[in-house]
Amino acid sequence: MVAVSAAKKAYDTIRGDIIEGRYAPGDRITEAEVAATASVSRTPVREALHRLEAEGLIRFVPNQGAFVSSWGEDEAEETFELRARLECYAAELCAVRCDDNDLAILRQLAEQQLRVAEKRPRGFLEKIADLNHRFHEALLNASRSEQLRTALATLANAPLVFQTFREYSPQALERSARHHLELVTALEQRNAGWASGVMRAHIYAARSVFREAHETDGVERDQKSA
Amino acid sequence: MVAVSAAKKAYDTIRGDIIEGRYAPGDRITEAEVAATASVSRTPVREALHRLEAEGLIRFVPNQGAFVSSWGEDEAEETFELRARLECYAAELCAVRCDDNDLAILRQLAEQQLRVAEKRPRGFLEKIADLNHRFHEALLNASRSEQLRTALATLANAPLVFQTFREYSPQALERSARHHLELVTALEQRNAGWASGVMRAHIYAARSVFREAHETDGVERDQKSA
DNA sequence: GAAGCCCTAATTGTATACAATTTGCCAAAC
DNA sequence: GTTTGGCAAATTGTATACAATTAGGGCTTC
Repeated sequence: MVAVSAAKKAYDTIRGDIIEGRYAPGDRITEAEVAATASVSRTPVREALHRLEAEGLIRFVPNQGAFVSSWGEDEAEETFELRARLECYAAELCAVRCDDNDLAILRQLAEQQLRVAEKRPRGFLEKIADLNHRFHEALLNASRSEQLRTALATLANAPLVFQTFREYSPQALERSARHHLELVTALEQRNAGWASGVMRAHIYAARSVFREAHETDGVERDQKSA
Repeated sequence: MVAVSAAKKAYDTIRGDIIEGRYAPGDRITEAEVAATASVSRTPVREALHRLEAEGLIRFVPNQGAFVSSWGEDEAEETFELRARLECYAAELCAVRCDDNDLAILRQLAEQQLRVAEKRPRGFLEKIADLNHRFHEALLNASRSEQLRTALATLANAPLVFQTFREYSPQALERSARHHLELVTALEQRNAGWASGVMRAHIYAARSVFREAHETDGVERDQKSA
Protein backbone atom coordinates (compact mmCIF):
# COMPACT_ATOMS: atom_id res chain seq x y z
CA MET A 1 0.00 0.00 0.00
CA VAL A 2 3.05 2.20 0.29
CA ALA A 3 3.33 2.34 -3.48
CA VAL A 4 0.60 4.49 -4.97
CA SER A 5 0.37 4.30 -8.71
CA ALA A 6 2.33 6.79 -10.73
CA ALA A 7 -0.84 7.83 -12.48
CA LYS A 8 -2.44 8.84 -9.19
CA LYS A 9 0.68 10.69 -8.15
CA ALA A 10 0.59 12.65 -11.38
CA TYR A 11 -3.13 13.29 -11.02
CA ASP A 12 -2.80 14.57 -7.46
CA THR A 13 0.15 16.75 -8.41
CA ILE A 14 -1.58 18.46 -11.29
CA ARG A 15 -4.89 18.81 -9.51
CA GLY A 16 -3.16 20.22 -6.46
CA ASP A 17 -1.18 22.69 -8.54
CA ILE A 18 -4.35 23.89 -10.22
CA ILE A 19 -6.42 24.18 -7.07
CA GLU A 20 -3.66 25.84 -5.05
CA GLY A 21 -3.26 28.34 -7.85
CA ARG A 22 0.24 27.44 -8.99
CA TYR A 23 -1.24 27.23 -12.46
CA ALA A 24 -3.34 30.20 -13.46
CA PRO A 25 -6.44 29.76 -15.62
CA GLY A 26 -5.42 29.68 -19.25
CA ASP A 27 -1.92 28.47 -18.48
CA ARG A 28 -0.45 25.73 -20.56
CA ILE A 29 0.60 22.58 -18.76
CA THR A 30 3.53 20.81 -20.38
CA GLU A 31 3.84 17.11 -19.83
CA ALA A 32 7.59 17.08 -19.28
CA GLU A 33 7.32 19.66 -16.53
CA VAL A 34 4.72 17.72 -14.60
CA ALA A 35 6.67 14.52 -15.13
CA ALA A 36 9.70 16.11 -13.52
CA THR A 37 7.71 17.57 -10.62
CA ALA A 38 5.93 14.33 -9.82
CA SER A 39 8.97 12.14 -10.49
CA VAL A 40 7.17 9.93 -12.97
CA SER A 41 7.37 9.47 -16.70
CA ARG A 42 5.22 11.25 -19.25
CA THR A 43 2.92 8.28 -19.78
CA PRO A 44 1.01 8.44 -16.48
CA VAL A 45 1.05 12.22 -16.77
CA ARG A 46 -0.89 12.01 -20.00
CA GLU A 47 -3.35 9.67 -18.35
CA ALA A 48 -3.86 12.11 -15.51
CA LEU A 49 -4.32 15.02 -17.91
CA HIS A 50 -6.98 13.20 -19.87
CA ARG A 51 -8.80 12.31 -16.67
CA LEU A 52 -8.70 15.92 -15.57
CA GLU A 53 -10.09 16.91 -18.94
CA ALA A 54 -13.03 14.57 -18.41
CA GLU A 55 -13.51 16.29 -15.06
CA GLY A 56 -13.52 19.67 -16.73
CA LEU A 57 -10.50 21.11 -14.97
CA ILE A 58 -8.45 21.41 -18.14
CA ARG A 59 -9.07 21.30 -21.85
CA PHE A 60 -7.03 19.76 -24.63
CA VAL A 61 -6.04 21.32 -27.91
CA PRO A 62 -4.74 18.74 -30.40
CA ASN A 63 -0.98 18.85 -30.92
CA GLN A 64 -0.78 21.69 -28.49
CA GLY A 65 -1.47 20.18 -25.11
CA ALA A 66 -3.43 20.97 -22.01
CA PHE A 67 -4.66 24.34 -20.74
CA VAL A 68 -6.29 24.91 -17.39
CA SER A 69 -9.89 26.02 -17.71
CA SER A 70 -10.85 29.51 -16.75
CA TRP A 71 -13.34 30.00 -13.97
CA GLY A 72 -15.65 32.84 -13.28
CA GLU A 73 -18.83 33.62 -11.40
CA ASP A 74 -20.95 32.10 -14.13
CA GLU A 75 -19.18 28.76 -13.88
CA ALA A 76 -19.75 28.65 -10.14
CA GLU A 77 -23.43 29.31 -10.68
CA GLU A 78 -23.54 26.54 -13.24
CA THR A 79 -21.89 24.13 -10.86
CA PHE A 80 -24.54 24.77 -8.22
CA GLU A 81 -27.35 24.42 -10.74
CA LEU A 82 -25.95 21.20 -12.14
CA ARG A 83 -25.35 19.73 -8.72
CA ALA A 84 -28.85 20.71 -7.70
CA ARG A 85 -30.36 18.87 -10.63
CA LEU A 86 -28.15 15.79 -10.41
CA GLU A 87 -28.18 15.40 -6.65
CA CYS A 88 -31.92 15.84 -6.53
CA TYR A 89 -32.18 12.92 -8.88
CA ALA A 90 -29.77 11.00 -6.67
CA ALA A 91 -32.07 11.66 -3.72
CA GLU A 92 -35.08 10.49 -5.71
CA LEU A 93 -33.37 7.29 -6.76
CA CYS A 94 -32.26 6.75 -3.20
CA ALA A 95 -35.79 6.94 -1.90
CA VAL A 96 -36.62 3.98 -4.11
CA ARG A 97 -33.45 1.95 -4.04
CA CYS A 98 -31.64 2.38 -0.75
CA ASP A 99 -31.71 -0.34 1.92
CA ASP A 100 -31.71 -0.24 5.69
CA ASN A 101 -27.94 -0.34 5.82
CA ASP A 102 -27.64 2.74 3.61
CA LEU A 103 -30.15 4.56 5.76
CA ALA A 104 -28.31 3.66 8.96
CA ILE A 105 -25.05 5.01 7.54
CA LEU A 106 -26.67 8.21 6.30
CA ARG A 107 -28.45 8.82 9.61
CA GLN A 108 -25.29 8.26 11.56
CA LEU A 109 -23.35 10.72 9.41
CA ALA A 110 -26.08 13.33 9.59
CA GLU A 111 -26.43 13.07 13.39
CA GLN A 112 -22.69 13.25 13.84
CA GLN A 113 -22.58 16.34 11.64
CA LEU A 114 -25.32 18.05 13.64
CA ARG A 115 -23.50 17.36 16.92
CA VAL A 116 -20.28 18.83 15.57
CA ALA A 117 -22.10 21.85 14.14
CA GLU A 118 -23.73 22.51 17.52
CA LYS A 119 -20.73 21.99 19.77
CA ARG A 120 -18.07 23.39 17.42
CA PRO A 121 -15.03 21.63 18.92
CA ARG A 122 -11.51 22.40 17.79
CA GLY A 123 -11.09 21.76 14.07
CA PHE A 124 -14.84 21.46 13.55
CA LEU A 125 -14.71 23.02 10.10
CA GLU A 126 -12.55 20.24 8.74
CA LYS A 127 -14.70 17.63 10.48
CA ILE A 128 -17.85 19.06 8.98
CA ALA A 129 -16.34 19.29 5.53
CA ASP A 130 -15.36 15.64 5.80
CA LEU A 131 -18.72 14.49 7.15
CA ASN A 132 -20.54 16.49 4.50
CA HIS A 133 -18.46 14.94 1.76
CA ARG A 134 -19.03 11.44 3.13
CA PHE A 135 -22.76 12.04 3.37
CA HIS A 136 -23.11 13.05 -0.24
CA GLU A 137 -20.84 10.17 -1.20
CA ALA A 138 -22.97 7.70 0.71
CA LEU A 139 -26.09 9.09 -0.88
CA LEU A 140 -24.58 8.66 -4.30
CA ASN A 141 -23.68 5.07 -3.46
CA ALA A 142 -27.18 4.38 -2.24
CA SER A 143 -28.64 5.73 -5.47
CA ARG A 144 -27.07 2.74 -7.23
CA SER A 145 -26.44 4.61 -10.46
CA GLU A 146 -23.09 4.46 -12.16
CA GLN A 147 -24.24 6.98 -14.74
CA LEU A 148 -25.04 9.48 -12.04
CA ARG A 149 -21.68 8.85 -10.44
CA THR A 150 -19.76 9.52 -13.63
CA ALA A 151 -21.87 12.56 -14.46
CA LEU A 152 -21.24 14.06 -11.04
CA ALA A 153 -17.55 13.28 -11.36
CA THR A 154 -17.37 15.85 -14.15
CA LEU A 155 -18.19 18.49 -11.54
CA ALA A 156 -14.95 17.79 -9.75
CA ASN A 157 -14.48 21.50 -9.35
CA ALA A 158 -17.40 21.33 -7.02
CA PRO A 159 -15.21 20.50 -4.03
CA LEU A 160 -13.80 23.96 -4.51
CA VAL A 161 -17.24 25.39 -4.36
CA PHE A 162 -18.84 23.01 -1.97
CA GLN A 163 -16.39 23.07 0.87
CA THR A 164 -17.03 26.70 1.46
CA PHE A 165 -17.65 25.90 5.09
CA ARG A 166 -15.17 28.51 6.12
CA GLU A 167 -17.74 31.06 5.02
CA TYR A 168 -20.62 29.47 6.90
CA SER A 169 -22.18 31.15 9.88
CA PRO A 170 -23.02 28.92 12.87
CA GLN A 171 -26.68 29.03 11.88
CA ALA A 172 -25.90 28.04 8.32
CA LEU A 173 -23.79 25.13 9.53
CA GLU A 174 -26.64 23.87 11.70
CA ARG A 175 -29.13 24.36 8.89
CA SER A 176 -26.93 22.29 6.60
CA ALA A 177 -26.79 19.44 9.11
CA ARG A 178 -30.55 19.61 9.68
CA HIS A 179 -31.10 19.41 5.95
CA HIS A 180 -29.17 16.16 5.95
CA LEU A 181 -31.23 14.82 8.84
CA GLU A 182 -34.49 15.77 7.18
CA LEU A 183 -33.29 14.16 4.00
CA VAL A 184 -32.68 10.90 5.83
CA THR A 185 -36.16 11.05 7.33
CA ALA A 186 -37.67 11.56 3.91
CA LEU A 187 -35.68 8.63 2.59
CA GLU A 188 -36.74 6.41 5.48
CA GLN A 189 -40.31 7.13 4.52
CA ARG A 190 -39.51 6.45 0.86
CA ASN A 191 -40.81 9.86 -0.08
CA ALA A 192 -38.90 10.79 -3.23
CA GLY A 193 -40.54 14.17 -3.66
CA TRP A 194 -39.75 15.21 -0.12
CA ALA A 195 -36.16 14.01 -0.41
CA SER A 196 -35.70 15.83 -3.69
CA GLY A 197 -37.13 19.03 -2.27
CA VAL A 198 -34.87 18.97 0.75
CA MET A 199 -31.86 18.40 -1.43
CA ARG A 200 -32.86 21.27 -3.66
CA ALA A 201 -33.17 23.57 -0.67
CA HIS A 202 -29.88 22.27 0.66
CA ILE A 203 -27.93 23.16 -2.44
CA TYR A 204 -29.60 26.50 -3.05
CA ALA A 205 -28.87 27.41 0.54
CA ALA A 206 -25.24 26.58 -0.09
CA ARG A 207 -25.29 28.73 -3.19
CA SER A 208 -26.69 31.60 -1.19
CA VAL A 209 -23.85 31.39 1.32
CA PHE A 210 -21.37 31.19 -1.51
CA ARG A 211 -22.82 34.25 -3.18
CA GLU A 212 -22.76 36.35 -0.03
CA ALA A 213 -19.18 35.36 0.65
CA HIS A 214 -18.12 36.29 -2.86
CA GLU A 215 -19.98 39.48 -3.57
CA THR A 216 -18.12 41.64 -1.08
CA ASP A 217 -14.57 40.32 -1.38
CA GLY A 218 -15.30 38.57 -4.63
CA VAL A 219 -12.59 40.32 -6.56
CA GLU A 220 -9.54 38.95 -4.80
CA ARG A 221 -8.60 35.83 -2.95
CA ASP A 222 -4.92 35.11 -3.28
CA GLN A 223 -4.10 33.91 0.20
CA LYS A 224 -1.63 31.15 -0.44
CA SER A 225 -1.24 30.32 3.24
CA ALA A 226 0.83 27.37 4.42
CA MET B 1 -6.90 15.14 -43.01
CA VAL B 2 -6.22 11.68 -44.39
CA ALA B 3 -4.38 10.78 -41.23
CA VAL B 4 -6.72 10.53 -38.28
CA SER B 5 -4.99 10.17 -34.97
CA ALA B 6 -4.29 6.69 -33.72
CA ALA B 7 -6.14 7.49 -30.53
CA LYS B 8 -9.32 8.25 -32.45
CA LYS B 9 -8.91 5.11 -34.52
CA ALA B 10 -8.63 3.07 -31.33
CA TYR B 11 -11.59 4.88 -29.79
CA ASP B 12 -13.81 4.30 -32.80
CA THR B 13 -12.79 0.67 -33.01
CA ILE B 14 -13.58 -0.12 -29.39
CA ARG B 15 -16.75 1.91 -29.32
CA GLY B 16 -17.93 0.30 -32.51
CA ASP B 17 -17.17 -3.17 -31.22
CA ILE B 18 -19.14 -2.50 -28.07
CA ILE B 19 -22.13 -0.91 -29.76
CA GLU B 20 -22.30 -3.51 -32.52
CA GLY B 21 -22.26 -6.19 -29.88
CA ARG B 22 -18.92 -7.80 -30.71
CA TYR B 23 -18.10 -7.33 -27.06
CA ALA B 24 -20.77 -8.56 -24.68
CA PRO B 25 -21.49 -6.73 -21.42
CA GLY B 26 -19.07 -7.92 -18.77
CA ASP B 27 -16.46 -8.95 -21.31
CA ARG B 28 -12.88 -8.10 -20.66
CA ILE B 29 -11.13 -5.95 -23.25
CA THR B 30 -7.42 -6.61 -23.53
CA GLU B 31 -5.25 -3.82 -24.79
CA ALA B 32 -3.09 -5.96 -27.04
CA GLU B 33 -6.11 -7.36 -28.84
CA VAL B 34 -7.52 -3.92 -29.62
CA ALA B 35 -4.10 -2.69 -30.63
CA ALA B 36 -3.85 -5.48 -33.19
CA THR B 37 -7.38 -4.91 -34.49
CA ALA B 38 -6.94 -1.18 -34.93
CA SER B 39 -3.33 -1.44 -36.14
CA VAL B 40 -2.00 0.94 -33.53
CA SER B 41 0.15 0.54 -30.47
CA ARG B 42 -1.12 0.02 -26.94
CA THR B 43 -0.56 3.62 -25.91
CA PRO B 44 -3.43 5.22 -27.84
CA VAL B 45 -5.55 2.20 -26.95
CA ARG B 46 -5.15 2.97 -23.28
CA GLU B 47 -6.11 6.57 -23.96
CA ALA B 48 -9.24 5.46 -25.75
CA LEU B 49 -10.16 3.06 -22.95
CA HIS B 50 -9.86 5.75 -20.33
CA ARG B 51 -11.99 8.08 -22.38
CA LEU B 52 -14.61 5.40 -22.76
CA GLU B 53 -14.51 4.89 -19.03
CA ALA B 54 -15.26 8.57 -18.49
CA GLU B 55 -18.17 8.11 -20.85
CA GLY B 56 -19.44 5.19 -18.83
CA LEU B 57 -19.18 2.56 -21.54
CA ILE B 58 -16.55 0.52 -19.72
CA ARG B 59 -15.17 0.32 -16.23
CA PHE B 60 -11.61 -0.18 -15.06
CA VAL B 61 -10.37 -2.59 -12.44
CA PRO B 62 -6.82 -1.79 -11.33
CA ASN B 63 -4.20 -4.18 -12.65
CA GLN B 64 -6.91 -6.12 -14.37
CA GLY B 65 -8.04 -3.94 -17.21
CA ALA B 66 -11.26 -2.83 -18.82
CA PHE B 67 -14.66 -4.49 -18.75
CA VAL B 68 -17.65 -3.37 -20.78
CA SER B 69 -20.48 -2.10 -18.61
CA SER B 70 -23.70 -4.03 -18.39
CA TRP B 71 -26.87 -2.35 -19.48
CA GLY B 72 -30.43 -2.99 -18.47
CA GLU B 73 -33.83 -1.33 -18.52
CA ASP B 74 -33.01 0.67 -15.39
CA GLU B 75 -29.95 2.21 -16.99
CA ALA B 76 -31.96 3.29 -20.02
CA GLU B 77 -34.49 4.96 -17.74
CA GLU B 78 -31.70 6.71 -15.93
CA THR B 79 -30.25 7.96 -19.18
CA PHE B 80 -33.55 9.56 -20.15
CA GLU B 81 -33.98 11.13 -16.73
CA LEU B 82 -30.47 12.50 -16.70
CA ARG B 83 -30.76 13.84 -20.22
CA ALA B 84 -34.07 15.42 -19.33
CA ARG B 85 -32.57 17.26 -16.41
CA LEU B 86 -29.36 18.30 -18.13
CA GLU B 87 -30.86 19.26 -21.47
CA CYS B 88 -33.61 21.25 -19.79
CA TYR B 89 -30.90 23.24 -18.12
CA ALA B 90 -29.18 23.63 -21.48
CA ALA B 91 -32.41 25.04 -22.89
CA GLU B 92 -32.73 27.45 -19.98
CA LEU B 93 -29.18 28.70 -20.39
CA CYS B 94 -29.76 29.01 -24.10
CA ALA B 95 -32.74 31.26 -23.59
CA VAL B 96 -30.44 33.68 -21.79
CA ARG B 97 -27.18 33.31 -23.66
CA CYS B 98 -27.79 32.42 -27.28
CA ASP B 99 -27.40 35.01 -30.03
CA ASP B 100 -29.18 35.57 -33.33
CA ASN B 101 -26.77 33.35 -35.17
CA ASP B 102 -27.44 30.42 -32.84
CA LEU B 103 -31.16 30.94 -33.28
CA ALA B 104 -30.88 31.02 -37.05
CA ILE B 105 -28.97 27.74 -37.07
CA LEU B 106 -31.41 26.08 -34.71
CA ARG B 107 -34.43 27.25 -36.66
CA GLN B 108 -32.96 26.07 -39.91
CA LEU B 109 -32.23 22.62 -38.49
CA ALA B 110 -35.68 22.33 -36.97
CA GLU B 111 -37.47 23.39 -40.15
CA GLN B 112 -35.41 21.02 -42.22
CA GLN B 113 -36.22 18.20 -39.82
CA LEU B 114 -39.94 18.92 -40.03
CA ARG B 115 -39.85 18.88 -43.83
CA VAL B 116 -38.06 15.53 -43.86
CA ALA B 117 -40.44 14.11 -41.26
CA GLU B 118 -43.44 15.18 -43.35
CA LYS B 119 -42.23 14.12 -46.77
CA ARG B 120 -40.30 11.00 -45.72
CA PRO B 121 -37.96 10.73 -48.71
CA ARG B 122 -35.67 7.78 -49.18
CA GLY B 123 -33.31 7.34 -46.25
CA PHE B 124 -35.28 9.81 -44.16
CA LEU B 125 -34.59 7.95 -40.92
CA GLU B 126 -30.86 8.54 -41.21
CA LYS B 127 -31.44 12.16 -42.21
CA ILE B 128 -33.65 12.73 -39.20
CA ALA B 129 -31.24 11.04 -36.83
CA ASP B 130 -28.49 13.29 -38.15
CA LEU B 131 -30.55 16.48 -37.98
CA ASN B 132 -31.72 15.61 -34.50
CA HIS B 133 -28.18 15.07 -33.34
CA ARG B 134 -27.02 18.33 -34.87
CA PHE B 135 -29.90 20.22 -33.29
CA HIS B 136 -29.09 19.04 -29.80
CA GLU B 137 -25.43 19.70 -30.48
CA ALA B 138 -26.15 23.24 -31.61
CA LEU B 139 -28.30 23.83 -28.55
CA LEU B 140 -25.49 22.65 -26.32
CA ASN B 141 -23.10 25.01 -28.09
CA ALA B 142 -25.48 27.89 -27.67
CA SER B 143 -25.78 27.20 -23.94
CA ARG B 144 -22.11 28.25 -23.66
CA SER B 145 -21.39 25.87 -20.80
CA GLU B 146 -18.36 23.63 -20.86
CA GLN B 147 -19.47 21.96 -17.66
CA LEU B 148 -22.75 20.99 -19.21
CA ARG B 149 -20.93 19.68 -22.24
CA THR B 150 -18.65 17.42 -20.24
CA ALA B 151 -21.50 16.25 -18.03
CA LEU B 152 -23.58 15.29 -21.05
CA ALA B 153 -20.58 13.58 -22.60
CA THR B 154 -20.78 11.00 -19.83
CA LEU B 155 -24.12 9.93 -21.29
CA ALA B 156 -22.44 8.84 -24.50
CA ASN B 157 -24.53 5.72 -24.43
CA ALA B 158 -27.42 7.98 -25.11
CA PRO B 159 -26.91 7.79 -28.87
CA LEU B 160 -27.91 4.17 -28.49
CA VAL B 161 -31.05 5.23 -26.78
CA PHE B 162 -31.70 8.47 -28.55
CA GLN B 163 -31.47 7.39 -32.11
CA THR B 164 -34.38 5.08 -31.74
CA PHE B 165 -35.94 6.71 -34.72
CA ARG B 166 -36.44 3.33 -36.30
CA GLU B 167 -39.16 2.77 -33.71
CA TYR B 168 -40.88 6.09 -34.30
CA SER B 169 -44.27 6.28 -35.91
CA PRO B 170 -44.80 9.01 -38.53
CA GLN B 171 -46.78 11.00 -35.98
CA ALA B 172 -44.03 10.68 -33.38
CA LEU B 173 -41.45 11.83 -35.91
CA GLU B 174 -43.49 14.92 -36.70
CA ARG B 175 -44.10 15.59 -33.04
CA SER B 176 -40.36 15.44 -32.41
CA ALA B 177 -39.68 17.98 -35.15
CA ARG B 178 -42.46 20.25 -33.90
CA HIS B 179 -40.97 20.12 -30.42
CA HIS B 180 -37.75 21.44 -31.88
CA LEU B 181 -39.56 24.22 -33.68
CA GLU B 182 -41.49 25.22 -30.59
CA LEU B 183 -38.27 25.19 -28.64
CA VAL B 184 -36.70 27.62 -31.07
CA THR B 185 -39.71 29.90 -30.78
CA ALA B 186 -39.43 29.85 -27.00
CA LEU B 187 -35.74 30.66 -27.26
CA GLU B 188 -36.38 33.50 -29.68
CA GLN B 189 -38.67 35.00 -27.09
CA ARG B 190 -36.06 34.41 -24.40
CA ASN B 191 -38.56 32.43 -22.38
CA ALA B 192 -36.46 30.00 -20.35
CA GLY B 193 -39.42 28.33 -18.63
CA TRP B 194 -41.16 27.65 -21.91
CA ALA B 195 -37.99 26.31 -23.50
CA SER B 196 -37.31 24.07 -20.53
CA GLY B 197 -40.86 22.75 -20.57
CA VAL B 198 -40.74 21.90 -24.26
CA MET B 199 -37.45 20.12 -23.82
CA ARG B 200 -38.85 18.15 -20.92
CA ALA B 201 -41.81 17.08 -22.99
CA HIS B 202 -39.52 16.29 -25.88
CA ILE B 203 -37.40 13.85 -23.90
CA TYR B 204 -40.24 12.22 -22.02
CA ALA B 205 -41.99 11.67 -25.34
CA ALA B 206 -38.85 9.97 -26.59
CA ARG B 207 -38.78 7.82 -23.49
CA SER B 208 -42.34 6.82 -24.10
CA VAL B 209 -41.56 5.66 -27.63
CA PHE B 210 -38.53 3.81 -26.33
CA ARG B 211 -40.60 2.06 -23.66
CA GLU B 212 -43.28 0.96 -26.08
CA ALA B 213 -40.69 -0.39 -28.48
CA HIS B 214 -38.95 -2.33 -25.73
CA GLU B 215 -41.77 -3.74 -23.70
CA THR B 216 -43.00 -6.19 -26.33
CA ASP B 217 -39.74 -7.45 -27.79
CA GLY B 218 -37.73 -6.20 -24.87
CA VAL B 219 -36.31 -9.58 -23.94
CA GLU B 220 -34.15 -10.25 -26.95
CA ARG B 221 -32.20 -8.22 -29.45
CA ASP B 222 -29.23 -10.17 -30.70
CA GLN B 223 -29.38 -9.33 -34.35
CA LYS B 224 -25.74 -9.15 -35.33
CA SER B 225 -26.48 -8.28 -38.90
CA ALA B 226 -23.77 -7.40 -41.37
C1' DG C 1 -8.34 -37.25 -2.36
C1' DA C 2 -8.37 -32.46 -1.00
C1' DA C 3 -6.10 -28.33 0.32
C1' DG C 4 -2.41 -25.18 0.04
C1' DC C 5 1.67 -23.30 -2.08
C1' DC C 6 4.75 -22.01 -5.67
C1' DC C 7 5.77 -21.14 -10.20
C1' DT C 8 4.84 -19.74 -14.87
C1' DA C 9 2.36 -17.27 -18.40
C1' DA C 10 -0.29 -13.43 -19.56
C1' DT C 11 -1.63 -8.72 -18.92
C1' DT C 12 -1.44 -4.31 -17.04
C1' DG C 13 1.42 -0.28 -15.57
C1' DT C 14 5.52 2.54 -16.48
C1' DA C 15 9.52 4.29 -18.75
C1' DT C 16 11.97 5.66 -22.66
C1' DA C 17 12.98 6.19 -27.45
C1' DC C 18 11.33 7.89 -31.79
C1' DA C 19 8.25 10.40 -35.23
C1' DA C 20 5.35 14.22 -36.42
C1' DT C 21 3.53 18.59 -35.73
C1' DT C 22 3.65 23.27 -34.20
C1' DT C 23 5.70 27.83 -33.06
C1' DG C 24 8.78 31.44 -33.14
C1' DC C 25 12.77 33.49 -35.03
C1' DC C 26 15.91 34.88 -38.35
C1' DA C 27 17.35 35.84 -42.67
C1' DA C 28 16.70 37.08 -47.31
C1' DA C 29 14.23 39.24 -51.00
C1' DC C 30 11.18 42.70 -52.75
C1' DG D 1 10.89 48.62 -43.93
C1' DT D 2 7.88 44.99 -44.52
C1' DT D 3 6.83 40.50 -45.79
C1' DT D 4 7.66 35.82 -46.75
C1' DG D 5 10.09 31.66 -46.63
C1' DG D 6 12.14 28.20 -44.25
C1' DC D 7 14.87 26.46 -40.52
C1' DA D 8 15.31 24.98 -35.60
C1' DA D 9 13.81 24.19 -31.04
C1' DA D 10 10.31 22.53 -28.28
C1' DT D 11 6.32 19.76 -27.45
C1' DT D 12 2.91 16.54 -28.43
C1' DG D 13 1.67 11.91 -30.36
C1' DT D 14 3.04 7.09 -30.98
C1' DA D 15 5.63 2.91 -30.60
C1' DT D 16 8.26 -0.27 -28.13
C1' DA D 17 10.82 -2.13 -24.34
C1' DC D 18 10.79 -3.19 -19.52
C1' DA D 19 8.88 -3.88 -14.65
C1' DA D 20 5.28 -5.34 -11.64
C1' DT D 21 1.19 -7.47 -10.59
C1' DT D 22 -2.27 -10.93 -11.19
C1' DA D 23 -4.54 -15.34 -12.47
C1' DG D 24 -4.38 -20.07 -13.26
C1' DG D 25 -2.35 -24.63 -13.16
C1' DG D 26 0.27 -28.21 -11.51
C1' DC D 27 2.85 -29.90 -7.94
C1' DT D 28 3.62 -31.29 -3.24
C1' DT D 29 2.00 -32.43 1.23
C1' DC D 30 -1.09 -33.83 4.74
